[in-house]
Amino acid sequence: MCSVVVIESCMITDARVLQPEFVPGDVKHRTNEVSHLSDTLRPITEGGHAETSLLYGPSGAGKTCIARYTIEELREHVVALDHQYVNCWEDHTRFKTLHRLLEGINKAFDIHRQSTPKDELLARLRDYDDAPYVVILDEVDQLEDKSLLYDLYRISNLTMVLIANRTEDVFADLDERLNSRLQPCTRIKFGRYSLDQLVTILEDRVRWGVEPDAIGTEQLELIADHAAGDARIAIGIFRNAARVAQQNSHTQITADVIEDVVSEAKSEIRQKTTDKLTEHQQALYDIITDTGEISPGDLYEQYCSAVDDPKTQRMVRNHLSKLEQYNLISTSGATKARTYQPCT
DNA sequence: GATCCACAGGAATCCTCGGGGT
DNA sequence: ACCCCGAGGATTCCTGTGGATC
Repeated sequence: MCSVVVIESCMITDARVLQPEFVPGDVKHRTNEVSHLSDTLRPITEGGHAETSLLYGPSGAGKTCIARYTIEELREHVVALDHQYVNCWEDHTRFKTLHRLLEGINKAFDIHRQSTPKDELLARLRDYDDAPYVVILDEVDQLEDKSLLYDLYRISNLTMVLIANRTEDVFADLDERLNSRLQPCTRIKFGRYSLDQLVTILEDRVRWGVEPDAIGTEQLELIADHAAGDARIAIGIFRNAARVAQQNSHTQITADVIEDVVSEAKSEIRQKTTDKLTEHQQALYDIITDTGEISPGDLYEQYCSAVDDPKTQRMVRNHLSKLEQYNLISTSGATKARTYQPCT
């Protein structure tokens, strides 16, 4: 019954393991970071209050994964512990973030955007004291109204785990009182993974996700090399390579297949970001990537002819600063000498 | 060095949308 | 059916900045 063809077409044994959001049962190379974060959160297990922690570092360095992993671990020690993950890019307004946080404790069922008074959401969160509540605020620098952090900070049984690429992005536009509260928080730095570290991370995914001999160390090193320290890219390349190999009924993931999917995998990850852009942000991004480098004046001119209903220059500047925050574009020079370039 | 000018970004205000109350 | 309200996007107005020009 199980012919050779069937076996070959089943190279991938568990596709979930190949997804970027998969949280492994055991983490590699981040034991210091994990224990630092667990130490910070430990008071919760003793009925106390844990201080805010901030995980920062480049994308694909394992921040989100470690935060989720550590909280899962913590849950094994605390019988009653609520937790919630919020991506502040997707839920960037005060309302949406609060709503998501209430969802995490099943208190959001009857909330409607208009009818619910302004502070009702926060009040509900404040009133909740059933169990310690740990919340991960990912991409916290994208939060529009940072004063929400102050409000959350003052809720005694709520513990924040903040995640951002750079600490400056978090603290830059905080007011004095928030700064003095959050500055002393526990900061845990995440560096890029080394090539060897990426290989062992991939080895785990190989073990759990594909047939044992589907890929060799040499090929994993090739993937790691292309990923340049970014685990998300490494896993993306691996996933695409496994998929292509399986589609072509190959028993192994070869170097050729890997080379073929590298750019596709990288643009897939970028695509995930650009998918979140509005029509106007997208138009601006396209112009900047097409030209390679462009002055503000030329950019606005091209933008106006590219879209049907161009927004004002002021609005375009808002969009551009968003694109910069998203690491899609970069700027150089000041005032008249300014130019916009795509990020590499 | 004075002046000009393109530009950035803060603040106030306007506009629109969607849902609830009467 | 109508009005009202709040949120968030968009616009307008404005000030500050730094390169360019003479």
